[in-house]
Amino acid sequence: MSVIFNYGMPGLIALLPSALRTRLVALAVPLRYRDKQHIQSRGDRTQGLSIIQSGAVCFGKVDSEGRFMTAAVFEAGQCYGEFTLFAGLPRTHDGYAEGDTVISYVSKARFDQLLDEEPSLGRIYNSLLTIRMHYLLEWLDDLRRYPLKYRLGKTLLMMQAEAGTGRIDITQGALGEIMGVSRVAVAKVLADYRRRGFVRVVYGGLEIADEAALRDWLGTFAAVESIAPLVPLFPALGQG
Amino acid sequence: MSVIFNYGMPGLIALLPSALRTRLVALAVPLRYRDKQHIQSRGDRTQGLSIIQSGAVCFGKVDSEGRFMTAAVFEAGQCYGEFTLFAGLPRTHDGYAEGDTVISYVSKARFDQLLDEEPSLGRIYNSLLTIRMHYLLEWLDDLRRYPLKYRLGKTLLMMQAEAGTGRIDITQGALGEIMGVSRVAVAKVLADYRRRGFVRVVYGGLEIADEAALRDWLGTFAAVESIAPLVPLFPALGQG
DNA sequence: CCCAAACTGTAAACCGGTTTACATTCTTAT
DNA sequence: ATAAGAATGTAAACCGGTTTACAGTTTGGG
Repeated sequence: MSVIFNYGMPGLIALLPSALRTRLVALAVPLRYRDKQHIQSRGDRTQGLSIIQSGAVCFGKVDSEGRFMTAAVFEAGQCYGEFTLFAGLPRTHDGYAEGDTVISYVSKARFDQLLDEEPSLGRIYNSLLTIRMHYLLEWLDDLRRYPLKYRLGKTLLMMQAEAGTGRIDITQGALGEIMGVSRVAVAKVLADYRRRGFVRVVYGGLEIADEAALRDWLGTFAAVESIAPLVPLFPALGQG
Repeated sequence: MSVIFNYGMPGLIALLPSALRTRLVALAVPLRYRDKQHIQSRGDRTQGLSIIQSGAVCFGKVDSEGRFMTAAVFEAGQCYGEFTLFAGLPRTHDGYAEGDTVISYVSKARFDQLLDEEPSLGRIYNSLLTIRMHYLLEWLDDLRRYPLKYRLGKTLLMMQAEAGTGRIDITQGALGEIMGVSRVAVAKVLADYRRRGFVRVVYGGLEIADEAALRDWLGTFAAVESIAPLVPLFPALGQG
């Protein structure tokens, strides 16, 4: 049930015109993290913008029983830290690297200065935040309305579109974490998909065996409009 | 399960310095709607900013069975239409007036011009969108983690804080719609609260009988930090 | 004043997820 | 080659919600 901020959703990198991107990155310090390395804690007071150059960052919180619950995964091209930049909040989530990860970090002071010099940066941020809000609301709506056997199929189609290849390398446990459900629930749905001939499950991943059939079947739950990458939904954001 | 964009969350009106507020409202056309009157449809192409002066607007979508599902309720002081302003999207939700409602409507052309003349407006919008995102994520987190008997209590406390008085005038059906659950589920929780002495249920509403006890009991589920109005959470946004 | 409409209370059957448990299969390191 | 670890498959008991149903209560309009 965590939001994956990717799958065709444009990130800051994609939205910035290249000149501005160059200036912004020039202000940044590169930070390197190894897989699973801790990046930030809920409550931290560091203020600044982080841009993910490679790898991914997993955000979440520890619940009262001490278990980590994923809220969102941000992949390369996405940025985070707006809460500290625009609302003066402390970090609201714990974050760790998902795979070896490189981050460009821009301090709040430097970011604010660039924001003064380049009003277009503010505009772009308005767009970015709006897009995220839209994406979040769509995803939330799916969550309310549709059962796992719809949401998982939709997610798999998006993953495949993102990956390009037919093979999706992810364990059922990780899938469960992303969808916010247990491994068992994922396995049940995949068993059903397997019987229907939609997927082939292999050790440590799966393949979409019949994409068209899966897409059709998902269509019986809901219009599958938004399974396509999201970019075409944002006509205002042609190039970046 | 719909988001109520209020309960101490600052809206555009609260964030704008008064001079800018005056300028913005001067650009607006007032629109009046009666209770339950239709305001917009998903897919509409009108672009502009709407500021709720009084009343409230309920947003949602019709699902495949034709039932309306509420996604969010915006109250006086809040604005909407950012998706059309910043991302060029058509309206993503149906909207209708909840109570007699007056809206200040600013066309995209006029808004864009003001945005050019007043860079601070863009900054304020960055803050506003950030706050909303934060609020949404918090709320989503509650939704994942905690059962209705926690969420409903928290919502009632917020409603009471907002209303000021002890009496909360809302039917159980409407409560269910807000919480995104059935009326029966609400009634079950309220029956339990009644037995525990937290609330008194009356026709068409309820009263918090023992706020301290309710708050304590909710504290056994989770730290109740965010039940207080949200404004103090945003130190960067002192005055507006 | 009374009836219709709106609202509340509660029960029963159901459903989609959870947790726990355990057997099985696949991979990798030694 | 094999043992250990990781991942999958599946079943059972459980739980928090849903839907449906119906009876009882309150309110407001004619």
